[in-house]
Amino acid sequence: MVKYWLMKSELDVYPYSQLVADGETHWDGVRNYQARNMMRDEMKIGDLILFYHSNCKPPHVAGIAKVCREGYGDFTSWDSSSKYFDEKSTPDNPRWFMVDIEPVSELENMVALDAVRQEEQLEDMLLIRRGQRLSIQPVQEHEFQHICAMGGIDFSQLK
DNA sequence: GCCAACGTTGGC
DNA sequence: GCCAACGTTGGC
Repeated sequence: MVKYWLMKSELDVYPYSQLVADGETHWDGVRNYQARNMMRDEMKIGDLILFYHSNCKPPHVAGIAKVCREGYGDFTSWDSSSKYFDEKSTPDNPRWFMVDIEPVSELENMVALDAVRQEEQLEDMLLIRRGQRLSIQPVQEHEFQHICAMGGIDFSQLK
């Protein structure tokens, strides 16, 4: 059963275009337990992702990605030269996890945060909930479909 | 640059 | 186990 997610990335740190250029990437550096648990336990190969650009004007969903490798230890956490280093994390007993993702399709039109707010069907999205800062969020199927439609993407072509 | 909302840390 | 202090996120 395919699940749906939203992942935030700062536009000037790792934009969707970079994911396209790279072909795939490992989602390292997440140091939040809720987000970790989703990557470790719930995100499965083939799950679809709304790739969201934060810290830009306007903040927006830029494209669709999918999980291409399931949760495994975030190797930056035991790399003492990494800014994500955590001495309590080891290869044998990783505290932090990541998944790999690959691009699926850029949105025809970006879907701005403000546009999401104006859609009655999207009013329950965590993204627009006050104070919600999680960098990885579960998304309902109908929400995912709705954003695809707004973005000019044919949802039925994605699978 | 500001600041609200959270999460984490650490003293007690 | 409480909670104050602090750090981070991220929209504005």
